[in-house]
Amino acid sequence: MNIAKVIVDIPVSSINQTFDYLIPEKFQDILSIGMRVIVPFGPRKIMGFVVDRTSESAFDKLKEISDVLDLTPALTTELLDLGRWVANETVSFYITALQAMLPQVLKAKYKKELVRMTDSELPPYLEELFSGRDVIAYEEFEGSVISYYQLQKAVQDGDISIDYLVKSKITKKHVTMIAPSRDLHLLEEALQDLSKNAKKQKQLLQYFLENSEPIEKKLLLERLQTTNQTVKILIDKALLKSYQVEVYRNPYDDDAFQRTTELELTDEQEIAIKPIKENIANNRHDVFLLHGVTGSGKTEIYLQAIQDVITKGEEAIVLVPEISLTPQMVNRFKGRFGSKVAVMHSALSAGEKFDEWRRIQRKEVQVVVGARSAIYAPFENIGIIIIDEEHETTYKQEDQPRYHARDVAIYRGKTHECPVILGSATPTLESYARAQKGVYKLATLSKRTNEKAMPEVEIVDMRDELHAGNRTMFSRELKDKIEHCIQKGEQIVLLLNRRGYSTFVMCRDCGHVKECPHCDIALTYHKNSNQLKCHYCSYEEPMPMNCPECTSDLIRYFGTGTQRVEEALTKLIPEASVIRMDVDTTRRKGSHEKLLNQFAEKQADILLGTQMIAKGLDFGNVTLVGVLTADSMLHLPDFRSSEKTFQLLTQVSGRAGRHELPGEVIVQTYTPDHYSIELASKYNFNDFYKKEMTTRKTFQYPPYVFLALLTISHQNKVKAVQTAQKIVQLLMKNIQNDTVVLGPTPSPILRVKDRYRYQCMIKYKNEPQLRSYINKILDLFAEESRKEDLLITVDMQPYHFM
DNA sequence: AGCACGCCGACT
DNA sequence: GTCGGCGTGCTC
Repeated sequence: MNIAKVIVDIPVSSINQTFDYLIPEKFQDILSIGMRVIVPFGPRKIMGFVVDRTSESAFDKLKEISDVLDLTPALTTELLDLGRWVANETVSFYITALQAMLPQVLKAKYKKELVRMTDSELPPYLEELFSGRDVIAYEEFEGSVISYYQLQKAVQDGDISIDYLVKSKITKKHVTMIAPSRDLHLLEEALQDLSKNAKKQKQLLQYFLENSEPIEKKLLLERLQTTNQTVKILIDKALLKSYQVEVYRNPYDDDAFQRTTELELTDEQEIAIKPIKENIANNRHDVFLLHGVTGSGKTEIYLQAIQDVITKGEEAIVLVPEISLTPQMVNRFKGRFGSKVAVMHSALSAGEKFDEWRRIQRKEVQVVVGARSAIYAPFENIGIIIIDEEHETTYKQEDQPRYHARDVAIYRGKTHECPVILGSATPTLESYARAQKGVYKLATLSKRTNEKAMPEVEIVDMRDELHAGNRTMFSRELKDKIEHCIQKGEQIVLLLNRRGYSTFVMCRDCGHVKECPHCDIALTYHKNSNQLKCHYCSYEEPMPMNCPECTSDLIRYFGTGTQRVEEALTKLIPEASVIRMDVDTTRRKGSHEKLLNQFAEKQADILLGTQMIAKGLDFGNVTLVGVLTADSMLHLPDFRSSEKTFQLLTQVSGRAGRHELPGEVIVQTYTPDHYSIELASKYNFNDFYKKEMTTRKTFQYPPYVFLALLTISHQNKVKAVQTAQKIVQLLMKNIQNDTVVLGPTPSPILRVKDRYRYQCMIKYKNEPQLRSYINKILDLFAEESRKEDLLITVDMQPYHFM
């Protein structure tokens, strides 16, 4: 078994295979499957994953593995298999699927260096470049006047060599510890000998005589109100010693969470949890769809099921949409399970993520609560997987590998023979349909645990407002209610469903709209920087003073961004204090929590924000929720737009009147008769489901069919269309007769980053060979893709069609 | 991906 | 003769 099969860190179709390497004698005993290694690849060195060990290879001249990067495998064999499945399922490269499972810091960084190999005189230009050093960064050469040809010659002569390095990004955090370095009686002697002036030294020695345990230096200095200087004197006297220990960056202070105990379950909850507990007890795998209205106590079910799993000595994965949005969620898990919980989400620094990952890998925790990628937590005895807010689209990764965490969860649930729980107040039609068919087990929680009714929802027809001469974006109704609320000292949440709208810039004279020069999309105005930005590429330009077309100075920004709404709101109701939450005000780390805390401490009357405020917030003093434009995403080119509208309205309505005070919801819309708005206002999921299912059936959309989306992009529009056409024809030849291939159609935003995009949609019911057809097509166009910069991307079960 | 190799054409 | 610019093929 002296040969390793390695998957190499290059995401290209021609390299999407294993490469064989000899295992040098010194690594024979330590190298195991799942470890990261450095291997020579052509002239360079790159990182790879060992996926197998064998004793034979079809190749005769094998190179040796240069180095091993891990002491314990970064990936378990289960995760290696899972990666293969994900890669196949999503039509991605194996290496891409594997990389997605690991924290960023485990990815390799590559560096080139020039090394001087001779002591004899080099040509003067090279002497100048090295200027006395033996090794320099390759970039220094690139920035110099020396030609590549000149370098090449020096390399050929053996005077200089180019070194290819693989650098690890891992950084471990260390703290300095201070401890007594001698017997305590020696410290006591020293204490006697100290001069009277040495008060601080005395204090320090006394401290260690009372507490002989090592202590973190920072803490010691703080506690004794002294400085590094004093400590250093005692270290120099060899009475104390200092040393470094590695610590985990724990982003959460486990002691700060108030411990909770199990709550008594309602009858409904008891009925729901029973089959889940049976699953756990019998090592069975079922998928449960937990359909429970907001406040019906889904989380308590999760917690008690997890408790069973922990008691059994197994582990739990809990996915939540984007955890930084719900600190309350972290509180609940940390409150129940304390330091047994690791938290994984995007707001953590790379180092913090790595440390949390290692705590999981070393089995120092039994529960992980995290966003999408936490589904790859390196546990080995998973006893339950929970996906909260199952309908959230953030569970679908939007770059490769384009996996859906729900699918991965179910696959892992099968391998670990454990239950998977999908929880939501507004399940996706896909999941609910499966529950109806009995593929998933349905559990319904129809009552709130506090027996409170859901808040009353009132729909306001904005057309009537317009006819009555109200041209603001606040109906008279909403204005009155807001004022009333403020008078009573209660709080308000206002949701601006901004998607589809943004603050674009238009000339009032000639109607010219500023667009991105690289994309077919209007630029967005950002007030704080006074810049115009493109949301698709990173293009930016200052806000012009005059129209570039007609030079008129009547160029203004339009649209209903949160900034505009805030301005209008404070003009309309001057006494209102507003906290605005959107991408601009929450970009900085921790600013999200800060704003929410301010609102919780009643520093403002109104919380105004986009989608991000619809989820999981729980403020007792909020009695009014206003949705400013309920229909803004109803008209997007997306077959899920009704479903998304229904989900959003239901979620946001649940933010009002969560505790003692009763709540109210006002929904402003131009299409009050639309079923998703009407049925959301009545919390009628079942009718919405039925209605929406008929639409999906008529137009043949999921869950009646599966979808695959191929996007073809090229700088040349004609080239993109023609290739798309060819691909459609090729697909048509291979598919079964109830499969439909649509297109090519221009992507909703035709041009992005100077590339034209055409797409082709496949709707299929049963097409077991589809992935292999697609792969064949990709192979067929592989040459062209490389030579002519043609790009074909595949998205199985897409969520975004842009 | 990214590197070497080879062919070509420009410039000295 | 010297040098840079692509197109092409290959990586265990």
